[in-house]
Order: sequence, then C-alpha cells, then structure tokens
Amino acid sequence: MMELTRKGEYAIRGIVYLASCPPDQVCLLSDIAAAVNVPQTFLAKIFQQFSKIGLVRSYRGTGGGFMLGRSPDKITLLEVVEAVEGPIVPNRCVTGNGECERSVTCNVHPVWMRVKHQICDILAGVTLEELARKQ
Amino acid sequence: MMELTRKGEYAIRGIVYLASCPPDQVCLLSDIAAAVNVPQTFLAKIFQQFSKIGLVRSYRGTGGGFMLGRSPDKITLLEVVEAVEGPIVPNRCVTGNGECERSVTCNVHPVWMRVKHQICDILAGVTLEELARKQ
DNA sequence: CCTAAAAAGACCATTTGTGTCTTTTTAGGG
DNA sequence: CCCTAAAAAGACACAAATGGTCTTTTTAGG
Repeated sequence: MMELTRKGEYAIRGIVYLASCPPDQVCLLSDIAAAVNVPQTFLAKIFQQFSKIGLVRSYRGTGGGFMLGRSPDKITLLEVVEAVEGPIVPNRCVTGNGECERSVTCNVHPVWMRVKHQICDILAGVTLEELARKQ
Repeated sequence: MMELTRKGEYAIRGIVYLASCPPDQVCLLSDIAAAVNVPQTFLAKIFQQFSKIGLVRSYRGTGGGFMLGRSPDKITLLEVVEAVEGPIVPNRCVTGNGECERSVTCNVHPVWMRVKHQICDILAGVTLEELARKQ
C-alpha cells in the first residue's frame, strides 16, 4: 500500500532529469523520455499537467521542448508528487471534506494525521536540486 | 495518494470493535458489521484473512463468531494495515525484489526509505488497546 | 509555406477495488 | 441423528483507476 503509481515514478524521473540539465536549456521531450526510460506519449501528458501549474515551462514548434519552471532548489519533491498524484491523504478521514462522521470519536484519526504530516515533512524537505546532484 | 482502501478502513473499524469487547466474548459477524457500519459479506472476507494469520479467532456453527486472536495491547495498527493492504511500500524501488536497476544511483531512493520507516514507526507504535479505549 | 514540436482530446485494455451470491463445512442443541 | 445457526470458500459482477496509444490541432522558426 501507500504506493506511488507509474505515473508518479515517471514524473519524478522526468523532472529530475530536467533539473540536472543546465539552466535555460530547452530539452526535447523525446530526449528526456529516452534518457529516463519512460514512454514518450505518457510523459507528454504528465508534463502538460506540470506546465499548467508552472512546474515546467513548455515551448512549442521547432526548437521547442521543456525546461523547469523555477530554479531546482525552489521545487520540492512534495510539490511534484502532489501535482501528479494529488494531495497526500492516507485516509478519507483526514481529507477534511466532512466525509467522516466518526472523526470526533475516532481514535485512529489522529494517527493518520501524524502519518500525513510526517510524509509531507520529509517530501517537502527534499528539493530537485538535491535529487539531481551527482553523487 | 497514499490512501487506505475501503477494505483497509473496514478492517480497522471491525477489529477495533472486537478490541473494545470484553475479552473472551465471541462476537457475531452480523453484530460487528452493523455496529461499525460495514457490509457484512465484505467484512466476512476480511476477517477470514485475519483468521488465517491468527489476528482473530473464528468459531463456526451455533454460537459462533469472532474474537481477537491476541490481547489488544499485543496487536499493532501496523500489523492490521499490512495484513489487509500488504506491506508499506511507498515506491517500487524499496520493495527490495531487485526491480529497480536505478537504485544505486537514484537519489530519490533514500527518501522513500525514510518515508517508509516513518510510517511503519508511527503505525507500529499504536495498539488496538489504545484505539479501542474510550476517550 | 513547411516542418518540428508540444497541446488536446478521444480511445482502449488491464488491473484493482468493492462488493454479492451460492454452496459447503462446522458445531451445538434437542 | 437431525436441524439450525454460523463461518469458510469460491465464483461472479460491476465500476473505477491505471497505464497507456493514436489522431488531430496549434504554435513557432526558418
């Protein structure tokens, strides 16, 4: 359980690759897809989403491609993951949209809150710059 | 993402209810299902699984039903969740079955390891006894 | 214009989730 | 020894999510 989907994996691979490129270099989708071993059309979908929220910038036409929307040390892993997988919500109880009438008396509720916050803290503490840095 | 399924939710509700019953009381499946508001046939499936690994004990025939397999302070939330949802694995990389040829060079890998351990630590620190305790 | 590239949207197959239904086994009580 | 109440087991079914592909459209450079 608690598993990232392929989409999530591919997204991370793709955007980390972008982060590892020289700043201001426009990368071809086909190059990125080949480099990180992800189906190109699938990665296209993912990057289109990212582009809408400014995580990456896209350029159309000849010489087009993708680059990061911001400097890699300003993008956290949490942002990337949530952009592609939706918010980190271990349990329906903690979504906060009133779905759970048991939340008042439910002892499990605070446990999931702790889980959620721990995950978010960890992911928010990692930037693309760190992930792209060569070992 | 990272979301518990209904099955997981139902399982927790059901087994926490069992934990809140007097020890050695055999509970009717129909009573449990009604009390925690879960489809009876679905809960049956879940408890059958639990019974196989000793998390609950089942009794057939007249006067049959379910009770906890062990004292509630000896059962952790982690056990319950993993029994029903499978192991806590945020990423295929950390499953350890050699699927990820990138793990050596992958900077994301250790992050998911941290996530995994944090979740397990939290869930392992909570027992059914605590969850069943009235506030 | 022509070409290269991303954007957008339709489409589709497979898997997973969320159950139900039926039949079988087991156990207790009269 | 039946009868009944209960769980076990297994087949079935439908919906949603996952993991893509394909085609058409838009955009930009030369």
